[in-house]
Amino acid sequence: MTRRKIQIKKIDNTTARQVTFSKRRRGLFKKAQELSTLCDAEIALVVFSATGKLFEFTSSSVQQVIERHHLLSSDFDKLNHPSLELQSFCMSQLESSTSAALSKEIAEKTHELRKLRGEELQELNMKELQELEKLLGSGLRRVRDAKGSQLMQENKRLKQMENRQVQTLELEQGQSSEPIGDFIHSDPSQDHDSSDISLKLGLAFPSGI
Amino acid sequence: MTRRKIQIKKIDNTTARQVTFSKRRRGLFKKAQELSTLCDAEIALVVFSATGKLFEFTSSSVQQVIERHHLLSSDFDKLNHPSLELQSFCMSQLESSTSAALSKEIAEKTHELRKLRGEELQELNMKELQELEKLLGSGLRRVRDAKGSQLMQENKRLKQMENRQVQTLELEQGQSSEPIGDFIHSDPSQDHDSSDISLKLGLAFPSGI
DNA sequence: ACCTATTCATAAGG
DNA sequence: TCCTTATGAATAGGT
Repeated sequence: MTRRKIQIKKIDNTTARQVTFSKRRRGLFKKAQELSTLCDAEIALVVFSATGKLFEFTSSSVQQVIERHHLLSSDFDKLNHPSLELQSFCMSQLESSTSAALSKEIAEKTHELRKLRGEELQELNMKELQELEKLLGSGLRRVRDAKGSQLMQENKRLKQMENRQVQTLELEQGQSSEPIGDFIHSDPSQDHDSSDISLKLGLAFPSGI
Repeated sequence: MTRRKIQIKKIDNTTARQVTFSKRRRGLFKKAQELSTLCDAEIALVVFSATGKLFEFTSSSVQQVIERHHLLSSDFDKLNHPSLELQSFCMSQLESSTSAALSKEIAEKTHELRKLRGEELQELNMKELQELEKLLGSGLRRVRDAKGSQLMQENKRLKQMENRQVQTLELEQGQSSEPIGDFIHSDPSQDHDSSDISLKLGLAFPSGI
């Protein structure tokens, strides 16, 4: 047996090529299926063999869109439209419906963003305002936590540097010093100092109530 | 390390799912490329991530595959086959070409929303976190202002009603009363009291520092 | 179609 | 994202 690595180039032997096509096609479709399931991805895969045979895979969500469209286009089948016209109709229908769906999603997300930025509040009732306030509050908390984490890291790094400097001084001067305490509350770097207490308090007290 | 077999079902952990998506997507595209080269197959592969990001691979030019498929699908029509294949192919073509720009916009807006919700903060530096904090803070202030306005209106309405009741009483009983003071700071409705001071203070002091 | 040595892909962890 | 490494999966070549 000679089972070894192969070069990725067209397989000359027809039989071997067909065998490899069968094996690898199955492998590819299995991988596509796994990816769509594991990661909740939408996948469409179309394969034509060298002999012109068609194989395809579409994840369920894509399949749903296709089936919906199939219902729409069935009327045109009944009317015996030439296939090319049907195809262009399919294309334009799909194009417009797909674009419409995507546009709708964009509009929704844009609206959501505007609400989060406080730009379309007049249309919300008190309950919705409460929800929005909660969402913004928790987002703000996460951002501040993230800032805290970054400051901690920076602090840790500076502390290590300071320790190294102290050690160097000790070596140079033959002196010893007390251990350096945790100086997390000092801020040796001035390039991100707008997270001071006054800003936080400023944000903490709303002007309206 | 535990490197073992996994179940093929949706990965719950978001980070793990994204990592797996990246790895397996690359693997899938590599396999598709290899199959097309080794076996002279024509392949179209379109993948949408859960966050709406688009990835695609086509072995030959998209147009070549389309033309080939048009030829085949006319055979399908002659045989009265439902052309699901055509539709799926239309779909993937459309999603990959026509709607790419829209999808990109959706991906961007989705990302922005995730940031505002505090779900993708690890990729931001301190300056960006500051910006985000400012944005969220001003959004929160606007929401609270809006709540205040609504309370004000409600208060005004209740005050008028109270005045009418007093007038009615005066008519009925022939008595007069002192003018009612502005009671904006009382809260006649108890169904929206979550913006009290303790919550504001809780939000004001980040846990990370 | 099956077999199995070998290569490849990838899960978990840094 | 990239790297590492142990493991499971895919598959080339042969029957």
